[in-house]
Amino acid sequence: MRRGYHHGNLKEALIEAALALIAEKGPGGLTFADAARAAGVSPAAPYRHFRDREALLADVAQRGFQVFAEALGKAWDGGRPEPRKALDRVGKAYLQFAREEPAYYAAMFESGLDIGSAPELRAAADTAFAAFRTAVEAVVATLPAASRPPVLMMTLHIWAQAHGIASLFGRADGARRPIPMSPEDLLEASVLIYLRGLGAAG
Amino acid sequence: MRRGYHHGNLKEALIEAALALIAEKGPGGLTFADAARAAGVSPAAPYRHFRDREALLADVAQRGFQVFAEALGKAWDGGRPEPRKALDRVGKAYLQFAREEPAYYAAMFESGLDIGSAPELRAAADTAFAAFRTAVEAVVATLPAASRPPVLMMTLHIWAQAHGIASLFGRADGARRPIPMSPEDLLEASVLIYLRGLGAAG
DNA sequence: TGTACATCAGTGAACGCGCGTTCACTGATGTAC
DNA sequence: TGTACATCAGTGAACGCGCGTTCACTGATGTAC
Repeated sequence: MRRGYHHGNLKEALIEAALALIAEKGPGGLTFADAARAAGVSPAAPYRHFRDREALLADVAQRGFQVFAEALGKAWDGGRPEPRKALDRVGKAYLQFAREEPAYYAAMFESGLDIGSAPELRAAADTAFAAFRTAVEAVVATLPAASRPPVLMMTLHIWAQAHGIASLFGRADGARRPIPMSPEDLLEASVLIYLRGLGAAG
Repeated sequence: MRRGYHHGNLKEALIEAALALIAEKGPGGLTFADAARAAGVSPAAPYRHFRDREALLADVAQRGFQVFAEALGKAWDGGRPEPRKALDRVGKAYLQFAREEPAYYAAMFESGLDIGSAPELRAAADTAFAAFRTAVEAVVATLPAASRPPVLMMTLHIWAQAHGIASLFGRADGARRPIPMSPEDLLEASVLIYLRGLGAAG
């Protein structure tokens, strides 16, 4: 990787290092010095790429939202074969992301980062939200016209449900509350009941 | 407060100080030295009462669960005048607690604390959960016999929904996502739809 | 009621450590001609 | 194609700081008699 005096790709390497450190010790455990050390570089080097620790964290979070949005979009797959089945996949993708990318997830949702501090960060978060909203919108269209809820409200409901389940029961660390079912099943059942409450058949 | 050489009530004072510090800087920002300073005491003094920073944090969390359980129980008020109305109050109490006691809430759910590390901590958490479960149980009993869900599942659903809404939209800090409705209304609508999905009238 | 003594709860000084940050510097890279 | 030079990206040493932790200590409190 390292090619001589210049690292060549230090910014990337620092983000990678930050991810590993967050996964290990939480967002609070991320230090500039640690990231530099993990990247095999002097403690002053990161300043060439990030203003401070928070800027590094924001970059990680932004990248997380991008990966997240992509995962949700891929799971949605244009709503095939039918919106409700695809929405289930989106829910599973949400939980999977929280479980398999705990560092991204923590940077995005649990780092205390002000989402509005950087425009690119906000844009990335908005894109992820939009992916979710697209899915919900298509599902709403399958509901009886009389009982269609506002798309925004339903999006927030399902997002909050997925986030709540992921936070409380879907993490790998000690903060997880043990329950006698999988987070995936829990979320799927919840969405099923919710949709029935909106007049969905089945 | 302070009476002479001995503080008189240092343990309490340290917990109070910890709450203020967590509210200000998050659970990660809590330091032993800071708490001692805020309590007006030498940096070595806390060691008489807590093994380390984590023990202090666990104490705060435990106390938080007690206050939380009490707030939920009070909101429930035996299910008067009818379970579903009382459940709405419980939901509101949940969100109110998260908003008005962010330090407790953070210590309980966002500090990375292993809930199973101390038996008293787990017991306190279980008591809070039981308060929630009691409410859900009574509401389930009002549902048509044919469509009664498992009480545990429904408890987890509503808890996760409340937690998700509180985490994403109900906090006072910069991490909050702005939405064009109150968290309370969002939660109430969600529970309403969910119950309708379970065959509830109305 | 008074006194001796054990125990308790806090002091304050000290230490090693790692972090954030700065600085003048230097090796590598790219570009103008 | 070669050379001079500007720019860039990293070095390494240094600093001040606050934290966690230990230690012998001491003032206050409680209790036995």
